[in-house]
Amino acid sequence: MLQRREKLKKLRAMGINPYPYKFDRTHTTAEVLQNYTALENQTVRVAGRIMSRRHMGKAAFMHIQDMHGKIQIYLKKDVVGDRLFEVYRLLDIGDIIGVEGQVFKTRTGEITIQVQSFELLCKSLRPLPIVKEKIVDGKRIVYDPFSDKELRYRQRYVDLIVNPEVRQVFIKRSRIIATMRQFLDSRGYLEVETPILQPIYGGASARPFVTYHNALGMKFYLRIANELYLKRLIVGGFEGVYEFAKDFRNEGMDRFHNPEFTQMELYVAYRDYHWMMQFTEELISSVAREVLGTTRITFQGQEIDLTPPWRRLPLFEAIKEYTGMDLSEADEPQLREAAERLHVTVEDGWGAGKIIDEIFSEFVEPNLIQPTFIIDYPLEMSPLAKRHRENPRLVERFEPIIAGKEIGNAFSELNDPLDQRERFEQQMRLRELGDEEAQVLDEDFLRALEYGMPPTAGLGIGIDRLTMLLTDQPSIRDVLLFPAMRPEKEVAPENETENGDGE
RNA sequence: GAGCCCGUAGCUCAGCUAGGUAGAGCAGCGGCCUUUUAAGCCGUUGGUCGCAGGUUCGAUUCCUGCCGGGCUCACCA
Repeated sequence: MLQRREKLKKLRAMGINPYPYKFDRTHTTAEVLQNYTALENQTVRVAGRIMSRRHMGKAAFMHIQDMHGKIQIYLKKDVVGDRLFEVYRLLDIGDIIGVEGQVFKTRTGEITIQVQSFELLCKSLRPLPIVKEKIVDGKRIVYDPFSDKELRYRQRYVDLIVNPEVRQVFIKRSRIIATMRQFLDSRGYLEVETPILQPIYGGASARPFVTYHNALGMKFYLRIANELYLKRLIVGGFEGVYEFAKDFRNEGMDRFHNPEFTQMELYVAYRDYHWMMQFTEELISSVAREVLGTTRITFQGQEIDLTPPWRRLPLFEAIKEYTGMDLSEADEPQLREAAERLHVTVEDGWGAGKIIDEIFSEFVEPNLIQPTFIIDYPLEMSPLAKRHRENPRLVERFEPIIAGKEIGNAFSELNDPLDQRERFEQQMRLRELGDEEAQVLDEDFLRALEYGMPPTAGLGIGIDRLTMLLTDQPSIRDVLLFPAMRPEKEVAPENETENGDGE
């Protein structure tokens, strides 16, 4: 770093602004590489960050990288002249330059820009990790990888510069969201925004983050879901609304959980969960087709076929299939007994729903690799879902499960205000029994339902998990640009080089 | 929250389980090299071995605590 500051001074002494204002480029690196035949011997202007350098006396090869890739440039002293070559000598890996030159192929066949002139666009003061790579039989072998996960997450900017596959993941994430949005818009659904700061949190079972509004002198909660607000909008007469929502849940973190995460929630009037299942498999498979070009994907070594239709499997049938036990008629004591036989640990406060959920997640869920809709959940697990039309102990709910993990949640929405009130009251009783995740009664939401909400189907898709699936990433942190981390103690200021004037 | 593991130069790591104040490759710096590509060759700088204690004549190395991280488990999407 010291040396780089010295170089900076020398450049300034030469009358060069190391941080100029702009550079007009004619092509990106990828455009030059793709259009080589048309561009051969033509002059192009390309900009990027110096990623490697091979110096050879009075000439040098470098690779510069922009958002779309890397291209080699070749710089000769007798072409650029003494002064620019002097400037070149003061460049480092990590600096950003703009070059102008002719496109040609080297003896070894690599498309390269013969630099006529170049301009320093940004002097980099901090050395970048140098990742070396070699292409053997079309495969990229990486040497000295920048692989420390903590550093990669904390300094994602470095990760993005140095690891092209990381860049790809986030480009795909962006395209997944863009494609979903197009899909939803093309169906005429309205994208809306609802409060993140909520006086009463609801729509899911989870513990919230709490904050405080000074002027109002009251607590606010960061939303754990946006369900109840979106349903208010259905009451208001919008017949299809959706929101890509950052939600916040005050829970532990692991491979599948980050305290803030993104959900797409969609509500469509006059539809039920059967319709929503079809919609969901269409949505996901067409996103895959659009972003990956196929509905057959590989996730962590497993082949997964997202082509519709997906299997529909009632929850209790699934449990029966994987445990051999029919629990559809079991009451709570019987469920406890079943759990014990299956060696599933259950706690005293748990109700029937929770025990079933536990058995399901342990014995069934991990086995559901191919996309499956688990349908028809017990009533007590789903306080916002409508009672099953054939079985009053169940609700019309489904979760799409892929690669052993749920990536969403949906139901025929409960629109009977009296039933909804009872369900809330049931939740409040659970809360009093110590279940911190039980849902909170929302009087205004009930008031809205009392005005009348049409039959409605609702869906939530976990965007982070979907992205993991479609980009084959094992951890949620690999699909979040800035995953939650404890703060660093301090970022080293690195000021000690600057004392007095330069030499 | 619990268990296991990790924290040594800018990056990736070795040395530590036979305790005597550190090593490699890459990067950097100097030199040679005008089609190289993990460029090469010669030379060279660089580390309070995460932090704080303890044991010891002496600790990167052993012990304890703390901080940060990873993986697994528990809870949840």
